[in-house]
Amino acid sequence: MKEKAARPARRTPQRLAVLEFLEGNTGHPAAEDVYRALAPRFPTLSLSTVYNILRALEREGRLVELSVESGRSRFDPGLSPHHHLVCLECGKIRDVRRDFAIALGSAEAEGYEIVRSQVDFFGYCPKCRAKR
Amino acid sequence: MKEKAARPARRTPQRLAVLEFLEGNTGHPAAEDVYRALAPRFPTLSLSTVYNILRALEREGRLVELSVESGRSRFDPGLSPHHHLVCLECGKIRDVRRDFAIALGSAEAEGYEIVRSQVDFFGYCPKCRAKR
DNA sequence: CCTTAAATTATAATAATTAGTATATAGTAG
DNA sequence: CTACTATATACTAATTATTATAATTTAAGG
Repeated sequence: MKEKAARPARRTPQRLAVLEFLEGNTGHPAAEDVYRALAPRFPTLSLSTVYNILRALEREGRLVELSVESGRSRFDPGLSPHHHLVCLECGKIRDVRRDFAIALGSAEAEGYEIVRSQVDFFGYCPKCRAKR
Repeated sequence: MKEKAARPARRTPQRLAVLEFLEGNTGHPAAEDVYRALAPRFPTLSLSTVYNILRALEREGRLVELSVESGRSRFDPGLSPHHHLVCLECGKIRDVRRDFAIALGSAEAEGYEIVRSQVDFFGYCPKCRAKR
């Protein structure tokens, strides 16, 4: 019998464009940012398509959704593991590349299957510190 | 000269009720949850009051806003420092009480004044694992 | 009590995201 | 190369969370 074909992830221009835009992008763009960046080249592109694509890429494990800002999601191609430094005032995020070697013992994990961990540092960026 | 009176944080019934509800609450409720929990006892309570109170408590440092779920914020009375175990499927959050002793060197901090750090572990809870 | 600043409420506005649906197209079998 | 089919896109409208506004009420202090 024929194996059920493992859906091959269709390669559409929009999808490729989103991937290309995210490639190496450390700006942690929100869906709207992705949309605005690509709209000139794809006049018919719609915001909900961007959302679809981002969700699809997330399911494929090619990016990570950051919910570090209240109200909207930012997306991170997160190829290599890294952590974040978040400004509580303006929301700016900087990457922190360092391995903290944190892990939970199986008792602490309470039966969860852990996929990844993430350290976020919250504080005030130099610019916002100056304004106080 | 007279010191500017440091506003005494008015003790209203609504505020006390929210505090009482959050006291020792590890359920990480969203604003709506707080509202629904108190509505029976406070028929005139409005959702925007809940938001006001939550934001006020946050400014006072009595709770922390978690942006771990996309779309809405959860609130955590976070009295003692702890971390989170988040189910990617159902969004359930469990507390992890352990000190990971993570800190950034001043070079890594890039001028940020760091206020707190937070480790989030993402994965699948036992219930959601069973469904796969 | 009386005053007053602050909190609450109701309502409306905004912003982010999701849903529904008709059309288009990538991947693939023939 | 052509047709087929599932999936992706695009348009629109709906939902959901949150914030803003303005009018009313109320806690706290004199």
